[in-house]
Amino acid sequence: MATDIMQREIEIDDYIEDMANLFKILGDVTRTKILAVLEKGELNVSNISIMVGLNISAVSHQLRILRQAKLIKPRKVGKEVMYSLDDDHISQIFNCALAHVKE
Amino acid sequence: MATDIMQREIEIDDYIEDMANLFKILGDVTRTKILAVLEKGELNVSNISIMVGLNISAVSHQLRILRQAKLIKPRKVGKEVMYSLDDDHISQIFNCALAHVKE
DNA sequence: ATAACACTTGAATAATTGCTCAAGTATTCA
DNA sequence: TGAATACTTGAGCAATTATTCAAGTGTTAT
Repeated sequence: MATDIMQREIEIDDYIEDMANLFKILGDVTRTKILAVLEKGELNVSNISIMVGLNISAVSHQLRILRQAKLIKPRKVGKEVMYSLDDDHISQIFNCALAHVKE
Repeated sequence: MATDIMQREIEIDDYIEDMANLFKILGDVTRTKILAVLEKGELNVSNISIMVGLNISAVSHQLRILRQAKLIKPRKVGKEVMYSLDDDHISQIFNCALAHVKE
């Protein structure tokens, strides 16, 4: 229906800045790698570091950004910090993006 | 186990960089605004400029980036250049992102 | 031909950002 | 308590990037 389309346009206008901010966070290879890896399961920082091929400090900095964006959530287990996805939309967004880049 | 972790890395590595690049392009307010207005229909550069509130030069620079990413396509009509979306996935990605930022 | 219009392009600049290094906190274990 | 492990944080640096300005191209009208 036409009203649905109009409603959606208004919503996009309202949230355009938030959307751009989300994309900006996703628009870094390190962060995208981290999310892709966490999509498959919870991981501690050391293992994330191994997976993305960067030292723990660099990874920790990026984890903070992802945490603040509410895309991942930490869980303390002893000395370790286990990270996992905090948002179900990430998988969907990844699928859409994948469909585009794969063509 | 460590071997499982390594196996995952190989899987995601194929498209992760392209995906991050796409997100990087979407991760700018000016470019996101341009795409949002083009989603509603074809527009020339002057009107895009008015819609996003930036001078024509700045907009033209961003249009080039979107063009190179194959997200928009130009159509010459006399002196004007009409731009429109060149990718159906954009709307889908916008919807996914919208769902996230609305919460 | 010349002027006006609609862009595009290149250079310069200011701001942002991702990484490294060094130092810090927190938890476990000897 | 002290050492070791796991991670966080802040400062600094190099690289990237968005915008502006000035000059350029191409098209239309006079």
